[in-house]
Amino acid sequence: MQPQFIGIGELARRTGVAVSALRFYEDKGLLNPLRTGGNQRKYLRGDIRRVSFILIAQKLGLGLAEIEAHLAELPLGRNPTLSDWQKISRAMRGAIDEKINLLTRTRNQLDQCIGCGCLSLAKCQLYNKDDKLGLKGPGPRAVLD
Amino acid sequence: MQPQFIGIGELARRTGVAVSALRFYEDKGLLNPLRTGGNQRKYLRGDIRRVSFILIAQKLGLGLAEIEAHLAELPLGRNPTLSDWQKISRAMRGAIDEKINLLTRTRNQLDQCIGCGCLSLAKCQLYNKDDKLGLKGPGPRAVLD
DNA sequence: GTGCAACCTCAAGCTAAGTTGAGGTCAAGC
DNA sequence: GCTTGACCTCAACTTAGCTTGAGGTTGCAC
Repeated sequence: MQPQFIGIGELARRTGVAVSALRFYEDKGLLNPLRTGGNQRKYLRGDIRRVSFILIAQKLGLGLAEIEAHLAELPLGRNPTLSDWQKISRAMRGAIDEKINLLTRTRNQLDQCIGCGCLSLAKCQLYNKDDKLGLKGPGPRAVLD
Repeated sequence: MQPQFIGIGELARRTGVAVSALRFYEDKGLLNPLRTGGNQRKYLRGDIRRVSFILIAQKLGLGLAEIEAHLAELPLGRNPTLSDWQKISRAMRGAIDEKINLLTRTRNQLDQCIGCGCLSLAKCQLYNKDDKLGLKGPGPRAVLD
């Protein structure tokens, strides 16, 4: 049972991610395909799952750098097992929970603001430190840091 | 009781937003200060609230263009009243609710994935169309469109 | 009347996450 | 052995949301 490699085109088709994006991910250290004698990328079938993880994590608002940090925890020598993936997925569940909590808190505060109509920097809870929404995700610099 | 104008520096101090950012918002049509004879910007005190709104809406993941659309609903002639602001805030509450719902759905799906360890494009619900997380907010192009 | 901070404009730069294009190579079928 | 499509690299462009810098003006205090 050989490794079963796939080319970049097939990985793109299987994941729905553009070829250019796959190369970009490699640049960023998220993927590490082997090369053939003719310098063409050869991916392991497990890389499909890796790309899947990238997509999910992005949907949760993680930047590629953070995602890379998560992926770096996968074993280097052997293929990641089911339980490796589960560990990492559970970490993400924590991230979602946190995000939901922050949004819920913000909603409550907004409700208060709607009540008093304030939207005032002096009084409004929405501006107080403790609620820095972790919504930044990918994208430009911080706003309320 | 005159209008009580403030300069860009004071608006920056009062809102915590950089002077350069305030000028940038003006470029984008989010602010419309008057000018003195010497061409310096003069803001109405109500603009503090306007900037506050921008900050909150950004935290909720809205892009400047969307925010501008909301702000455009404020009355042009008169100063916005408390109820103007309430109307607009309530719209935002809807946006938060939606975001929380999407995250909650995603969490449930992730739970299933953790259960089966799949993370597989073929089987995983996380890839199905209906869950496109509206998390994009400000930032680069879409991922799973 | 001069000095200084705060203001002005306009152009260029930055980051994230990619895409697009030019110009060239590889591999497989006929 | 040649054509075709998939692949390669590298540089430049894109959008959002700003910041930084150069070079010049305003306005207030002394």
